[in-house]
Amino acid sequence: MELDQRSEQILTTIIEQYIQNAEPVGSRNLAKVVGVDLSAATIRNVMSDLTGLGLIHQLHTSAGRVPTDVGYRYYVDLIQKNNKSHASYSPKKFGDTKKAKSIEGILQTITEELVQTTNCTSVILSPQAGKSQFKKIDFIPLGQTQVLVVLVTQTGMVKNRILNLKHCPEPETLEKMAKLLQELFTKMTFSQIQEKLMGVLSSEDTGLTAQAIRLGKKAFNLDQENEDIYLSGESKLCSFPDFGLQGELAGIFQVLEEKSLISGFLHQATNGEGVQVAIGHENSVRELGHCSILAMGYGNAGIKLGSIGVIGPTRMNYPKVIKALDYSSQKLSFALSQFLDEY
Amino acid sequence: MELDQRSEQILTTIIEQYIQNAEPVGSRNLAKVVGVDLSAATIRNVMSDLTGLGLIHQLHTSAGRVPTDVGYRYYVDLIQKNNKSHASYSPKKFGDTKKAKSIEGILQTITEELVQTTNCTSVILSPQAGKSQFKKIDFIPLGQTQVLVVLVTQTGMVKNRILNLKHCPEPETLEKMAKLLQELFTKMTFSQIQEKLMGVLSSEDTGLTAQAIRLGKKAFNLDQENEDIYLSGESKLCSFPDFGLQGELAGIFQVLEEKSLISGFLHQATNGEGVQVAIGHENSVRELGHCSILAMGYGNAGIKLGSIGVIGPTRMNYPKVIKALDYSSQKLSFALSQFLDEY
DNA sequence: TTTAGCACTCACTAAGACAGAGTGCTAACT
DNA sequence: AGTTAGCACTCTGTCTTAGTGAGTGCTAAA
Repeated sequence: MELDQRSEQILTTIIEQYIQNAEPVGSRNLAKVVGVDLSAATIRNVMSDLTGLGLIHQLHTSAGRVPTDVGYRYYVDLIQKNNKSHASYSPKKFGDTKKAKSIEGILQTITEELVQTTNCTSVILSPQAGKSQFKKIDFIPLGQTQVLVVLVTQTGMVKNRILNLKHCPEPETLEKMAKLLQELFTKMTFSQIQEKLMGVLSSEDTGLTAQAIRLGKKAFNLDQENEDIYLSGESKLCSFPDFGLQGELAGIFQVLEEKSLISGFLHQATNGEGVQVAIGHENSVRELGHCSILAMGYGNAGIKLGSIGVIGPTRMNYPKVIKALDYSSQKLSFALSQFLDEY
Repeated sequence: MELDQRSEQILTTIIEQYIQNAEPVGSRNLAKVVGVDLSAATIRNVMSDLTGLGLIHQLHTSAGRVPTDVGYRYYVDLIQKNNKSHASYSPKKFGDTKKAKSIEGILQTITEELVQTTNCTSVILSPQAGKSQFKKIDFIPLGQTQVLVVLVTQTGMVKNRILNLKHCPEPETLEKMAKLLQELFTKMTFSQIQEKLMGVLSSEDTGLTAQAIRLGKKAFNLDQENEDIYLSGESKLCSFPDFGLQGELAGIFQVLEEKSLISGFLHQATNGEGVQVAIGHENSVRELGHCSILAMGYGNAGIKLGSIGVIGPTRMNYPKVIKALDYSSQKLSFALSQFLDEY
């Protein structure tokens, strides 16, 4: 859909006014806004056209116009088209990200910052183990039948899991096996490792290598199920008048608790280019019909590790949020790479 | 404060009616409730007394009565007095808690269950490392200047932290140091270990023991700051009509995000006996003026590890919640001990 | 001590009137 | 042909008024 420049300007002005005041905007008020030098009557004509195109609609005959999801979509596409001159922030701007002691700390700081600047709830898909590179494995015997597996990624994430075995090998054997797996898989991603391990048939061979591979199969089997999705700034969602009615908020929170429902979008954002946006009913979940989710991947140059996003009412300040997300994503990527460099 | 039996019955009936219907209860309706065989007029007299005592109050001259925080307090104390015949659940009732793979899994399952039965938000202070017993330490060298410390507690919790050193000792040295610390501290709680380590002066001695102790000081220094408090079922809070007005919900969520504000209460519950209750403005935080928090400690016979609680509107079903908490706490304690036994 | 009766208070609701904002249409203007 | 001014119309929100119902407190009788 293509609009002439004037219609486009009026549409964006309507949207921006509505975002600001949360009230339907009428032709007369619109005429008063600086930058719109047309009479109310002319504006009415244009508005009528826009309504016909489904970009805005009115609640009652004598009410002002409100943007539809389609309208927002047009608006956001416009922003992103004009925004192509992608701003790359110089590391200096990020301040001292060095202090961070852990990945979790970095994630938390950055999401809190994002919440603060966007005034929305923020969400993060934390670095996906599957996508990150293997750095180190270690086995710690805990008893007769249990071994603690410690996996470290190149990005400094540590994963623990306890394995139940029929019989726990000797410490020396464990150490040898760890070394073996280490040499075999260094710098590969966990997904690659899993694939490779799947390929090897499980023999009954009792040789050290065979034994190591059998153990490796268990150890590297990261459960995809419970993905690490964290929310922060939930309180922000409560402040918007947009979700006033009858437990709509409750529905939204239910969806957010059931994290699997937004995980799809976050994964898509991880792999996609730039900021991904889902507006209102574009969301696959009905409960989020009045929400928009924006997310953007982060990670080192080549490998995208996860994504960071923002959830708020459809009536949110898109330009601001998109900028903030872009910034946060770059900052996060930088902080992670710096964290990595220290190794 | 002591009430005669009739006043007490009327008070509890008022409270129970109010909890059920969320509407002020008047004398006439109260007279109709089964179990109250008095005329409305008599009830009015009693209500007048109760109002005088500050146990109930009325919003307007011609409105029914609503319990005050003091009234709820009386009610809850009564419940807990009658409840002294503390129910101990037989392990069989808990079903198969064996399947759980991790402590986190156990916590999550049980809190979700608690959310479901109480219809409130639930909160958990996860097993406090400081209070649990040390089982195993291991050092994994990550590079020239970094060592990953892995700490395992008797309860099966695993803690990781990365230490930055001027120079990372040789793997063999690290192993020896781990063995040394292991022997020194096995079965002590982390708090005890920290205390003990504090007592030892840091000498410049380059002997293995001295070196191990220096490393130990860093390794065992669990940061108390970021305590592990997890919420679940936040959506439940959104459904109550009790927090209708102007961002009260937002305030509550802000408090819950700033977990430190409820941590005090949870610690108190950890150490206290039975279910601890904070009603309405008894809470130290103003934002929770219309909320009640209930919590109860859990842990092995001797050692209390943490606490599990429930947050909801002041107008909540106390008897039900108290029972549910008692049950959940016992179930959790059992599941944890079982998890531990497997070692 | 309990109860019935009565007068009074006050919130909530419905109905009507009115103001305000907004629209669409038509005719005049550039 | 595009733009603007004017006008009639629609509809919501608010204000007022009146009426209803629930609830109370007080008094007097049982």
